[in-house]
Amino acid sequence: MERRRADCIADDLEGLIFDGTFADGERLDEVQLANRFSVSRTPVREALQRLTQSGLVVQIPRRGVFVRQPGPVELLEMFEVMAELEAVCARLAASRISDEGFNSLLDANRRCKSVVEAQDTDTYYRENERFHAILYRQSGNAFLEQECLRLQRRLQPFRRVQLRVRGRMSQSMAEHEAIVSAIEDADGERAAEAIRQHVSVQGEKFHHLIARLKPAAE
Amino acid sequence: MERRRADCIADDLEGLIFDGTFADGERLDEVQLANRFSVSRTPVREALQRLTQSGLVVQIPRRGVFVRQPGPVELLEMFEVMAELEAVCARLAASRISDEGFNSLLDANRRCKSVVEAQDTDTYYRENERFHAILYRQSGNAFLEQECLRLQRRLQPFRRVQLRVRGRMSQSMAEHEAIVSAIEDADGERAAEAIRQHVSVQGEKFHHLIARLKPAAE
DNA sequence: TCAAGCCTTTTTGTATACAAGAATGACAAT
DNA sequence: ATTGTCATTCTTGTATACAAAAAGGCTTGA
Repeated sequence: MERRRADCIADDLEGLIFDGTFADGERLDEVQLANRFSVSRTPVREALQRLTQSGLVVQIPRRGVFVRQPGPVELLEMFEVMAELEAVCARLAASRISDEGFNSLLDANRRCKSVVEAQDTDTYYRENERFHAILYRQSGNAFLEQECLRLQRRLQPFRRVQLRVRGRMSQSMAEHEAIVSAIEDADGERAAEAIRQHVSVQGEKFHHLIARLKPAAE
Repeated sequence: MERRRADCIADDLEGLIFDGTFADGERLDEVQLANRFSVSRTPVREALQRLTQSGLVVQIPRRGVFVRQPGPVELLEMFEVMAELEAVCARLAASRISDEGFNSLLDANRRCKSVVEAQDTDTYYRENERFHAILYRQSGNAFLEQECLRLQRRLQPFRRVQLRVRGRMSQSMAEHEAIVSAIEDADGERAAEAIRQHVSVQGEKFHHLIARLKPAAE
């Protein structure tokens, strides 16, 4: 499956918004972007439409598109939905998971463990993502899996930041163990509650998230 | 907020796909559509991109866009996700709903009831939709509300068909009562289970849905 | 008869040109 | 000084033109 320019531009723009090159509320000028990427306005407009659909920018007809970073409230809401979606995955997976599926889950968890010891947050993030992706898959619902991946992708930059908190990685691992154990026992409710705790932003995590958010808000 | 041509075309195309004017797997020709709507290819392409994002069509680079009607499996998966999302709404609403919110829920339910007696499926569908929308709102999570509305919209044509089944409207009303009662008692788990039963496609509902689907599949 | 390669046609993707609405700034009136 | 209006400029939305890739059909060779 080949990629068109518009696709690449959409990805690049996504990155530029995530890393703060374009601040919240900023207008994305079509001709400027066209020059920056050395293309005409057409593929730029297509890329902007994509970002509109994924919620990174908001489009006001005949005004332009503006970067829309989620505020603290919206972010908490998104994390709450992510937690609940993953809880559903865990509950379904607890009864639907196959033996191979459970083995791959164990494997992914082992890889996380080995990374924790190396204190490598970036690699841990990737392996953690894999662990969760397997859970989505094992829900046995491909549509649910897609929705989870979509939201996971959207929350990616914020989750990354959270891992930087001291001791978070080992805590995260402990939570993984609880999830795996519940699924091994085919205890859907316990698995759901475990992953809900793992993903949701409460207590200390709440403060850390808001604190990290502040710089972007100013 | 004004609308551009591309927006109208997207809406029209959505309708044309829902009502079966464009069959599953059919290629949507850009120039044909441009002629049909008396516009150039540009707004047509924008509209098609929108439909791609909402999942009604699939776009294969340098090949074109093709209508993609969900098959039985995907449909069941979508209904399962809808049921779980609404269950989350109900559970959250049970503890977060305000007095005014609960009153509006009661009001929406009363309106449904009066329509059932008139045996008007179309109006019932609209009022039922309102009832559910209030529940989404009362989850206290605006992001969750949006996600629910999005999926509700996507499943709309299939839900409509289900209501046509004899006796379904009164059964639906009984389920509403159970939901309202659980929320009144602030019993989140009971409310979640009640709405899960209400939305999910099982037993008789499963057969009816598949049966209605057949004609479109051939 | 079938397959491979080439050429034509069709269709998508991108660039450019044009139209229409919105923002900006100057000027006049109160 | 402030506000309202008009004109200019800029930006978005749409149309058209062009490029490149894919589809379809033809010929040619076995």
